[in-house]
Amino acid sequence: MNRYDSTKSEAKWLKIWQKAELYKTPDKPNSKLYNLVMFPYPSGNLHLGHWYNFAPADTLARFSRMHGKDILEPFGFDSFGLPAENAAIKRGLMADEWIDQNIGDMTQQIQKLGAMYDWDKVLKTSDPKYYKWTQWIFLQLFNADKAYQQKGLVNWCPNDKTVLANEQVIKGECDRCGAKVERKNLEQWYFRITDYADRLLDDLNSLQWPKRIKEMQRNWIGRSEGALVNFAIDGHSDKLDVYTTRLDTLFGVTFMVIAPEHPLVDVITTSDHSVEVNKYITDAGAKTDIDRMEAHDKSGVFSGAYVVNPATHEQVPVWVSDYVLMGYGTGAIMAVPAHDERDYEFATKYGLEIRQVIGGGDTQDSAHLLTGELMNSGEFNSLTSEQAKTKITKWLKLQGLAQPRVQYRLRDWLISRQRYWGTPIPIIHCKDCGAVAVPEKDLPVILPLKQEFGKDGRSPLLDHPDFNNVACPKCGGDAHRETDTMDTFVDSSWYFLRYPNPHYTDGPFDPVAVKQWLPVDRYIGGAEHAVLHLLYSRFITKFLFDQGRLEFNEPFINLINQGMILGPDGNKMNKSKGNVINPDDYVGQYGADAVRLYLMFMGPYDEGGHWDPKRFEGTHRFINRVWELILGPYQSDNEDPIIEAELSARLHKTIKKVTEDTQSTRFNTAISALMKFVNYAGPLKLDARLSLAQWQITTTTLAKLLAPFTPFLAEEIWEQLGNSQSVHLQTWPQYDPSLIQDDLTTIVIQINGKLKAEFVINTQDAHSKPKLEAMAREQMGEKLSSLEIVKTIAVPGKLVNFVSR
RNA sequence: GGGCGGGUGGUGGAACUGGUAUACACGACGGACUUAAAAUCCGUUGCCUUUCGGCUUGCGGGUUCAAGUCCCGCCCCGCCCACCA
Repeated sequence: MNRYDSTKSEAKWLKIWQKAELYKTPDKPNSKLYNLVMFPYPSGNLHLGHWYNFAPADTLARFSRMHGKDILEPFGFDSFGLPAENAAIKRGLMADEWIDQNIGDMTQQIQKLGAMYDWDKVLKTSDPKYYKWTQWIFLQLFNADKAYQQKGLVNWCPNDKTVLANEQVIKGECDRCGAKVERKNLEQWYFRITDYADRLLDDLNSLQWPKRIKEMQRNWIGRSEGALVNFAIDGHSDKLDVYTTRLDTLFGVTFMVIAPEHPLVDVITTSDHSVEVNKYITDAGAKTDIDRMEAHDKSGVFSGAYVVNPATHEQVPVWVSDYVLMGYGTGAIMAVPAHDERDYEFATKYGLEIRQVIGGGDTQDSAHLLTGELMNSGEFNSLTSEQAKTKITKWLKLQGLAQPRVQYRLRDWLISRQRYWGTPIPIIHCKDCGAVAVPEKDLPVILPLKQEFGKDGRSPLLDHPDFNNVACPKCGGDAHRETDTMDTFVDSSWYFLRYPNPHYTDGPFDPVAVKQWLPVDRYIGGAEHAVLHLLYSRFITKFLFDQGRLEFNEPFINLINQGMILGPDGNKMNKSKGNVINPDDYVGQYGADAVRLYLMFMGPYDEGGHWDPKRFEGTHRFINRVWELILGPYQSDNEDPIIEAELSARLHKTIKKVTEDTQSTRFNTAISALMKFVNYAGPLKLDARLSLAQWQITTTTLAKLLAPFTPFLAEEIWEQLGNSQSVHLQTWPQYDPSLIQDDLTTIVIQINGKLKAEFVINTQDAHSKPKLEAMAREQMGEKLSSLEIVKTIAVPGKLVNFVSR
């Protein structure tokens, strides 16, 4: 017998499967299951991380298929975005050529995995047939007043030369290139995702998602309940509004702080302070966000203005400081140094009063942050913080000085980008009519493919007269197109709706096919999209639901997060560290099945791990051992029903374990159960005591159990066993509970909880405590008589514990 | 600072509702086969101890007949968020 030749076998089955259309999506699913992975960016080469996402996802799809599910398992490319544009600038190529080349290369690579992807359903977001509908969705938002243009402070990446959404700024740095993000005052396009904040928050409860992802979204949405309070500014008609969640500390307000960008700064600053204040504002404006964060020391200047504390009627000074953020709340705060760390630090530095109004702690060395009983608060003294919050809000409300308010950290989604390679925003700017939607019949607004980049990567769209100069759709007058393109996260916020029928031309998605397949039953991908793609997709789905276009308002019912796959040195794979593993090297030598199996065997799927080439050998050996076991020489001349029964019991236990573990994505233990069984069956087979019938049941069952984990190997074995129909069309084996019952049970004997001995008993007797105790006493014999036994505990089916003094 | 995970042999990791800790795999060591090596196969492998035996799930307490698992207090690591009022 030859050894298993993965290269030959995998190439052979890829051809046969394709020809037989084995993985074609059923047209009319009875019991549907939409099994989806997050589509990749076509960067040019497939990464081991992609495999770690795709391979186990495909195993789950195969597993479900064998359970009778009709599967939709599509694949595609998120093909707009900066790398293509940068490659085009650098190499003088066309962006779309670069993309198509990469898609070709990656498709070849990904096909080797042998996943059940239906290649008739491939889509790419940079295809005009696709982005036509991204534009169409934009227009629906625009018409519903959920897309709008506004001038304001935005995050600007000086390296990528574009604005970024808040979600794309990580610790003050550009998510993509790591450059320090600057603040600019620009007119940009936004989607009103904040209108959906409550629903995005509440509906998380209904989703079967990992806890940590839900928590991340909750934190990102950042709902808080408090009140808006109006402070009268001394000598002005304007009020200074602040947002607070601690109205119970109102009597402790000893100063106010407003952000340098606050519009009232100019109004209230007194002439004797204007020089200082202006200088401070200029300095703050020059700082990047990250500079501001790194300046541990708080700084600020007094504006010269005072407001009146409505509780104490005292005048409190207004300071200007950049520790107050313009983007959250009202851009101004009431400072309570006794009970807020930041205010405490500021007050200490500038010698401002610290007045304690909550008991149960002191404010000698630091702020007292806990809630408690009020003090120094007039008629509200001795109320608890909770009671006081309600009462003080009510009291101020009666005077027209406060309203309860819910505040979110989530901001509207900034979707315009000053880049070329993206979906054009379908808007025409007319000097008379303003921003006008491109009529639906004129979609798509085609992105010109012939590009000449200007100096410094200036977008070709800006210098493209044919694209730029158009007639206003409303008045016919001279107008120009919007030259910004959309954030690529808009492209990916709805792609899963198009997969069921990506060739549909009458709308973004085929309503019939969507009804058949959506929502996504199982979505598998990395945690890096927790507040990006996953939040945006939920928002777009809810919007389309509200528009009556969808019958569900959550796109992904069940989310599975894989962990991160690291290099052999335990670090994140990185070209500069030289620890990048190219899956092709291993696939070529050992086969796709071996790589797939190792990735799943390595450890818990949600924890990831590092690629260890040595350990990888183990799964490769296992594949060879399976081949040898099933197809190696077999003979039987001494059949033994007892041995056969034992084999049968082991087999059914293995079915149970593999089934349950795979269902709950514990692939590593499922595979270890398979290994254990193969280790057990190997020597047994050579014993020659198994009938051919029994052995055939074993081998066919094992081939089926292996099918989702090693699809090529299982198919090859299946054929060698004489079957003509694919193993992947077989039904998953069922275990027989009666066969799993053992006749004998091992009972452990403990003395004071420590293992001393064990004995074997008939299973039906193992549940009788007296019998267990008697057997244990007999077994221990004299050893017990020397001890003073004060208590005996018998646990049915488990153990007997003698407690001695 | 906040949130969420973790801490088990030389290594990756098993252990169901408290009930035989270290499954499975890697590595290491010994052996078989071979002129030799690779591959393969067999055996040993938590630690201490010559034996008897004792000890062991980050540390310290507690509950229990029995704790990796439950409770209290600490230490350490990873990820995410972070001047959010």
